[in-house]
Amino acid sequence: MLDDALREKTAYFEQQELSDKDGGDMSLGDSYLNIGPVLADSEAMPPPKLVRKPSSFLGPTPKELQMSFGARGVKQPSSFRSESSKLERSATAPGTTTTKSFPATGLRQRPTSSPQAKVPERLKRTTSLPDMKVKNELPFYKRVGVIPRELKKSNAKPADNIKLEPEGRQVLRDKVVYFYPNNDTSMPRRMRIHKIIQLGAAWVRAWREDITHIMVDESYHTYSQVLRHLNKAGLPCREQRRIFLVKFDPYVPQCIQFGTLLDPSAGRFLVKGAPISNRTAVDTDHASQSSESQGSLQVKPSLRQLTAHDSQTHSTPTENSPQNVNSDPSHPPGSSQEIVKDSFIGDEPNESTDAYNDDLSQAIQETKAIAHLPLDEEEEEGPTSSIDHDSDSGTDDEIPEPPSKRLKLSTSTPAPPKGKSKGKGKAPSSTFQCMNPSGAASSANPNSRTIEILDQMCKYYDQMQDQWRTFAYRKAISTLRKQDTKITTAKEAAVLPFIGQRLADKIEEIVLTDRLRRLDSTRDDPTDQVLRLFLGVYGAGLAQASKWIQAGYRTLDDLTTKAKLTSSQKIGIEHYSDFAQRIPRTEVEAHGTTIKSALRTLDPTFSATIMGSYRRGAKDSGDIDIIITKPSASIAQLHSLVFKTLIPSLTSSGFLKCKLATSSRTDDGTKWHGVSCLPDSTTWRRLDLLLVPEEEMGAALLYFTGNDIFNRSIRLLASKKGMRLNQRGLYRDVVRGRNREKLNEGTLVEGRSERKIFEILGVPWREPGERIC
DNA sequence: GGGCAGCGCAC
DNA sequence: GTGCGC
DNA sequence: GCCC
Repeated sequence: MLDDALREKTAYFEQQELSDKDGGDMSLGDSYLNIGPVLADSEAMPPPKLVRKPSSFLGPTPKELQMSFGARGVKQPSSFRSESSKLERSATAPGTTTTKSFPATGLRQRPTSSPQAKVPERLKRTTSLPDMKVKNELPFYKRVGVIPRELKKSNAKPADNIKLEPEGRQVLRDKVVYFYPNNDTSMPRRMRIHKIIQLGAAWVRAWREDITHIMVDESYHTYSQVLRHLNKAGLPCREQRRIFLVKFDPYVPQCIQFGTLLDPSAGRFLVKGAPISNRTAVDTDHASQSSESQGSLQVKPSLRQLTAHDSQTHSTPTENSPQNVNSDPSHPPGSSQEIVKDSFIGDEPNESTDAYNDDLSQAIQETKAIAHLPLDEEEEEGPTSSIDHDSDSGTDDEIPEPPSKRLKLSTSTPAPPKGKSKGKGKAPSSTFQCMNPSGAASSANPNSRTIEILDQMCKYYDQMQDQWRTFAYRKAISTLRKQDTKITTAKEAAVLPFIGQRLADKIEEIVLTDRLRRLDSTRDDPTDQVLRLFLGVYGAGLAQASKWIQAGYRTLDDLTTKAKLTSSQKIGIEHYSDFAQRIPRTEVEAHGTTIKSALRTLDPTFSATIMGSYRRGAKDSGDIDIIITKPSASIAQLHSLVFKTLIPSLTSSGFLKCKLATSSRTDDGTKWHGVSCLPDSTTWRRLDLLLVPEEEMGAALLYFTGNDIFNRSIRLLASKKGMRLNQRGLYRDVVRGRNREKLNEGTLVEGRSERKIFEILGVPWREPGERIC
């Protein structure tokens, strides 16, 4: 930020005895999917074939829609559902009534882009019933093989009641599998053994001639190791029978994924050092000789994914920006402003800080308990936030903060976030080792793969605007990040906080198969894709998107030409791709500078502060939030200047493009939501201006700094203490009715100082960069 | 089965 | 009052 | 999704 602004603000804070820091927004929904491919797909989407009953769609409320989301899956006790879940899934999206017609009519089709995909696949599979045979005769794995121990403890008894997959999904039916190493002492391997049994195979302990597959469970095992172990010179390969040596992963996971027995001789399944098969290594299911008819479906491994697109943030060079009135455009994320304020804060006697340390820790516990905040002083692993690109809902990638700085030293945490951005790679840890002084010990999180996949689920639900599930996943992921051992079983997972049975099952599935079918299934679902496409339109939510689908619209063009749109939605569609892109930090800054410059010429005593993820040090943001304030100014004054002068001025200059929602009332209108665009750019950005009177600055800073998880938890804490916290202040003596509706406003306790709000709530101070939960 | 924060604007 | 975004 |  600019020196001037800085000075101004510093003075302001000092004058007002504010000890706050700037904050950021909590952009909840600023990360939408990458729409590139979606758009493409949508173009290719076939005309609506949904059989719909017009009368039936009475317009479920979002709540109902979400409930329907919830309904799916609840009834899926098995951790291994696939096709069926798919059906349910697609059913959820738009009006529930239409859903049934989907599978029944068989009208659902893939986009023409993948003609080879056979439609009937899932339909077919859904018809397969859980195998009843088991009851009548000894299951194959007991007849032929050895029964592994149960998954519970290390010395559990034999698992004589393994629930097999429905026959139709037993892709390893009648196979005889030998593992290398071939015991069930290690839990992961025991799970794999269970898995192949569920898939219809048997596990044998000793070598025998009818073995069909040898599976190694680690990719570092080599062909020669296995031969040595078997004491053989080569794998037997008679005319009719051949023993296949494969890596369990990815062989079995992929067989599951494609619902068929894949060719084990395909290169990707081969064990290191194994001779390349002379047969063509096609990855189809030709190898399947099994009696069942699964061979029919050969699904093409079309792993197209929505996420592929990758918004390449085309950043607009800062230099180009008009302003520059300000001096240091290049200040580090930490922002000098913060530093200054920190020093101000630092003046507080340490004792006071220490004094409330006990209370703080108390509060931490409490807050944690209530809100699952990773308030852990010790090792909240920083920001880990970036499991992979694209942050989750709204929380933009934050630049982490060394864990070393604990809240306790509320004194002054040096300017935090280093401008260093974490690579978008998958292994988040690598980037942040610096944060773990412990060095070597701090290797990658053992659960990183699990987290990665759960995070994808989380993003999916975010796109679906299923806020509660998104919330739950984020909490669970947070928990998982704290584990220093790998969670491999559902049982293990279920005891952890915020991980229930259903997530635990998913975790086990991930560990076992390295994927979540639930995720795979949804990716290719055309209805899901359209739904997500529409949900990406600014101003459209679940209800609207579902109505559009219900009306038969499938592309953005459909909406433009046929649908009745609100003004926001029109803009949202026109600039769909703009709004879907992340805004590079430098550009956020440029927008902020433009505002500040204009403001300064109008009245130098006004100040503008960029909030949101920017304030938390994020390398890019979903939108731009700016708080405008002025010492001793009333809302009316703020409103007058901003709405009558600033906005018209910036609009005529071409910087502001349009408004989406603005306060109407002249007296206490406090917000302007619209769109801005730098002069040399064509990418429109979401810009929010917030007018805040000084007496509410603390609460506003807190609120708009986020992140959202942090906000929710601290609000929850407030309400638990009989108080109420919103962006205007902290109130006490709030009386609520039986339905929690508040019966009175309560009494204002504090609004001016962010820090005091923390204190009153008994929450240890956290710098903006530390409010990443 | 309800809560998971609570608010203001557009329609 | 509902839908939506913050 | 989880928790109470």
